[in-house]
Amino acid sequence: MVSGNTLAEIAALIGDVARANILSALMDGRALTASELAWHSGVSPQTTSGHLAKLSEANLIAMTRQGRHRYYRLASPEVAQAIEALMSVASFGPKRHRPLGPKDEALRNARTCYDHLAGRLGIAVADALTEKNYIVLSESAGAVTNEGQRFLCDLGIDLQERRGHHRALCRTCLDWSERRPHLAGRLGAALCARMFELGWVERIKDSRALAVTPTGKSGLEEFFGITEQSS
Amino acid sequence: MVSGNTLAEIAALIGDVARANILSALMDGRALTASELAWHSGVSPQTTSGHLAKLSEANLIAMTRQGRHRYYRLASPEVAQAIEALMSVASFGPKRHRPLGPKDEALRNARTCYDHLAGRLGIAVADALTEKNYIVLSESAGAVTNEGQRFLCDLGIDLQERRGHHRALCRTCLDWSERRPHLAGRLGAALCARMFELGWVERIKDSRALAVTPTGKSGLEEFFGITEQSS
DNA sequence: AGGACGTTTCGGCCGTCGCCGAAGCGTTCC
DNA sequence: GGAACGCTTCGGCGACGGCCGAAACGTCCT
Repeated sequence: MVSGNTLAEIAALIGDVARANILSALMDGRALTASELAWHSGVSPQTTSGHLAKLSEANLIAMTRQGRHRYYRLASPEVAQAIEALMSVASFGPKRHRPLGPKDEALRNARTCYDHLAGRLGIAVADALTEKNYIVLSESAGAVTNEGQRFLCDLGIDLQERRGHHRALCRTCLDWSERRPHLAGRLGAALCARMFELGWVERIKDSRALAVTPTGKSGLEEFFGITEQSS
Repeated sequence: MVSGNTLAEIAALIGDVARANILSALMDGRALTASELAWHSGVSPQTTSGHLAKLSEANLIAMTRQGRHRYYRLASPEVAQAIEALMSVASFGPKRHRPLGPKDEALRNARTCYDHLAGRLGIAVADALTEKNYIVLSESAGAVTNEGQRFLCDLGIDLQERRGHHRALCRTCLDWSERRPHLAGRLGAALCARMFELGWVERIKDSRALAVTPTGKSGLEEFFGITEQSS
């Protein structure tokens, strides 16, 4: 046992169906209790507990106690990024697509990816900001323009760096369903958080999928010029 | 059962020590024969063959026959990115560092990451280009300036898009040893390739590590203002 | 043709790990 | 205090999958 965490060890942790389900469930950035995760994982609470212990041990997830509950969340944006990258690879392949039900359709339409927007909505937002010259996505990268700063400020978005945590302002993240980059980084997180605050989007029960509210619809049209991105 | 299935499958493939060794060996972007990979993987040729079949089946690697040899390579930059992201997560952790030998030190100094430069050299190049305003890395993203275009042209670097393959011009990639972004994308690949052409860097035997040649030393100083980045 | 070499296929062994039932520990509520 | 609840630990079962030896297939060389 020379090295602490090796590539194979980390990948093996993600490479179990139950644990992959757990991590997928945590990909929306929220913290969930052990029981909720047991539900998502598809195995018994005892087994889930074992999985959670292993994931914690390897620092893929972090835990905070709260009364008799234990809340688990992804340990860092890096973990989310690795999982997203794997999902991206996973959805390649010449495999036949499984028939996609309404749930899948909702996911493709709009969802959270760790702490930012993804799916068609995420893409539309990135496109709109680019279109209006608020951000410049030089290929898969991004910077916020001065007009962009103002616009975001008008929207009530604060891009101040959080304590210590050096986190990129504007990253892009390859969308596994759309195969195009959407906005991540502090900007992506702030946009997503603000849309929740404004009541533009709501979580769909038991899912990473999002629903755009009527308020959201008009807001997206007014501020972003996004009319309709649903299927 | 949403996307968890395939996520777990892919991760499980990477999550075996022998296969992880194979993929790591291929991370330098070259194509290797089955026997060479057997050597890297640490298991017998028969077993390696089985692993290679599984990796091919899942489209993580691709194969081309050449005489009685079969050359395997990573199937796509996306695969490389996913592995790099996993490595990044893997090297986190509060675990004690293993004592790093001279080989490890060489890797940290300069190496290839799929098809571009990484390690201290990769970081130094990214820093130098930023310093001289040839590229703008707005946080973790990047664009090439007009002066940059000229500079790269002078160096003999052609950034024309390859056939069909939409690939980002200037991506960044988190360096697992330095914890800072280095240049990836077409730009990173072109820079790396050109340095090989010019004889600035050479591969160290049986390793992803690179050695900077005397020519390279003066070239790096003249064109990039990089004096010494070795330990 | 024969032999060396690179690679794959087959068969069987064995360890690892995921799984659940039962039980234990800590917290909350009545 | 006692009961319900949330979560974890323990023990034992079962199976999936990685491993190698032996052998087959294809290619190249002389």
